[in-house]
Amino acid sequence: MSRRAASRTLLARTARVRIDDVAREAGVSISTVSRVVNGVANKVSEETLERVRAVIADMDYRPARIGRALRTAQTQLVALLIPDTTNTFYAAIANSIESSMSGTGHSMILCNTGEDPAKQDHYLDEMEAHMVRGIALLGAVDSPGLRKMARRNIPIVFVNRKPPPGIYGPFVGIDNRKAGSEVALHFLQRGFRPCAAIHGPLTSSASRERFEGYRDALAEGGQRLDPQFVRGAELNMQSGYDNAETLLAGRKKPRAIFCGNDLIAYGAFRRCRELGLGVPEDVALFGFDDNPLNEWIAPWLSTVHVPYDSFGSTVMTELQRLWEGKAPARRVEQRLLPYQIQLRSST
Amino acid sequence: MSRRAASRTLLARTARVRIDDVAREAGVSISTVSRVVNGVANKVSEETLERVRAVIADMDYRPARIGRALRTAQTQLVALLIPDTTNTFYAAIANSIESSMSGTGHSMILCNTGEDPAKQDHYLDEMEAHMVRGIALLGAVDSPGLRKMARRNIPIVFVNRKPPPGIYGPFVGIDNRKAGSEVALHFLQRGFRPCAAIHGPLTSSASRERFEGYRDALAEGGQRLDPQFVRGAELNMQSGYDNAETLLAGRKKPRAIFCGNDLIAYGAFRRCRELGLGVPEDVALFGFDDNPLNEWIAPWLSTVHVPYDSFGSTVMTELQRLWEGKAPARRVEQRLLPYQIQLRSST
DNA sequence: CTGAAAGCGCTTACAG
DNA sequence: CTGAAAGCGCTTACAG
Repeated sequence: MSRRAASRTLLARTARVRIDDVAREAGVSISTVSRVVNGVANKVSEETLERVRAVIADMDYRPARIGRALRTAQTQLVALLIPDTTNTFYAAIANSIESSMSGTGHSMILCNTGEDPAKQDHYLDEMEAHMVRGIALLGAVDSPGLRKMARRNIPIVFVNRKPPPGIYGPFVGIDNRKAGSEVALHFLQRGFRPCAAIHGPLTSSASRERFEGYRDALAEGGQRLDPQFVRGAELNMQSGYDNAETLLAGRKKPRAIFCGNDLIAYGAFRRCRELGLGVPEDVALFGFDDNPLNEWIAPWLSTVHVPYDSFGSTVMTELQRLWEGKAPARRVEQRLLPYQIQLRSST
Repeated sequence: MSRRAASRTLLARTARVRIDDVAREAGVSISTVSRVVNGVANKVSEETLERVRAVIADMDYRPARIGRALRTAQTQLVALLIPDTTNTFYAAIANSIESSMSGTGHSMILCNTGEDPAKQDHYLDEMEAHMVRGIALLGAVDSPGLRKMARRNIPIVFVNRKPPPGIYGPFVGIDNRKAGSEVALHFLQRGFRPCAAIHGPLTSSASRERFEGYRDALAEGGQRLDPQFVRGAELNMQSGYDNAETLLAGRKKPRAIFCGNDLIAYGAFRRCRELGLGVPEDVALFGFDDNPLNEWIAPWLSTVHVPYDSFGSTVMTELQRLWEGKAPARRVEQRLLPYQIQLRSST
């Protein structure tokens, strides 16, 4: 037993076991240990293989990824930038990505951008410094750092929201425009009039396309949106509440409201209740995303179900493609996942 | 201009700028560049300092953390293990920790344990391989790997749930026992009888202490809990629903139900509604955590407000203490944060 | 089949 | 004030 190994037995808290500890203990070179660890086993004799494996198990050796990373210029880290962890819909996407990732030996660094370009840039810088192998950018906002990043070698997959104009990379999400139009068709079919919209920030492709699809389909169905019935909100409940308040303050009230996401719909719902307006008798509400909590906490909300659970595997597939150099350089390749119109009692 | 620098101008996608690129460009050694980067500036002349800084800015150099980490045996990574990201309460804690952390130059690796000891162990192993500087363990479960980890050098802070018996480390959370007893006092004061409980897994210190505090205070107030009115649930809505179903199936129904967390209360609430039972007229419900969504989505739920927003700074303080070697080795040092009893219409 | 050696991107005593 | 050199924990051509 080496001195190091001996001291491990004595000390309460032990130093990290390194590759040369294993090598010494097994009586081989570190090259051989490395080969065993990395499964280049056909280059190692059966006998040696077993002995080294035994020592590895015995000493509970776990190769420091950092050493390998430095040598191979390749970490096993993937960053997920997310606008708001407390939005359960985003959290569910994060969940899905994390579980797809852990299966491939990667670990996820989580960064909260809060929809703030400066924070997004800060984290993009940080992630570059950490030499992450790839970035999943959920809810990208336009920023100088993002444009700079596009010129570097770090693969980025855009999730739920397309890259800003002039930036290229695979996109994983749904056909928001089409989904928006289906909400309009539903309203038309029900004969709701006049219709209104509380949409999300139009700088977000998801919010913009949802709204445009809705607006255009409504117009095609013979109902042009009254500008006073169109409001832009942030993607949270407070903003939904505030904008519903304005929308419902006048004498002429909308009969149905398209909401940019479920959180906005929750806020609008609350305001309706406060005003004594029945949903859907007086005002119909339609959400977007199908927040996983809906089933329990808003089982009344008609919404567009975005398949958050299947985002993870698609994001990983796209990252793999980028790593293998298979993705086209200057295109936004779209991986559109199927959504579902979820009709419940709010319409 | 060096060849490398020249080629950077030409290529669309550029290789990483390294310390020796900067050194060459600035006409100094890499030692000097390192000193400038690390602010050992009093050892560098004003003139050199400025020149190097200019080159760094110009080349947009960001030191690879991995190089520094290998040399100093110190990464800037902290792992957060979390039972369930889609529980908004946990997500809010993650949020708080992440934002406290990013201020100190650390990045957070997020791992989903799903309350599964095997997954927890898998991630503990991974995090050791990543040489994380510390671990925040939200909702620890007992596991062989956790016990092994306790013998190593990686600082662990236990969040919301205390370490299993025999494992030591700082704990950040609330006084769950006291909070549980306050729920009982409230029920007693309202004259609710008989009282019931749907508690979380008793292997979790938080769940256990909440329940025991409630049970004991109830007994002290002259009301011993009827065993048939005590049910153990998982910390989610489905389980809350299922257990409420059982609890409310018999002829003799509880007048008030203590729920191990808000999710359980949501599930119980739904079952009450389905049975046509009024809350609180027929059944009173009390939750735990005060999920950030409550204000919007369950404004009726009386609950214990756990100050999730202030977890982050306390967790970071404890990690700092561990890094500075100030924490006692074999004690569970408790950092108890103030909670608040949030009375709303469900009681 | 195996080992000695170079090198990944940094930091930091040491010498000047 | 500055630089040459060693070394952090690995991998991998190269030589034997």
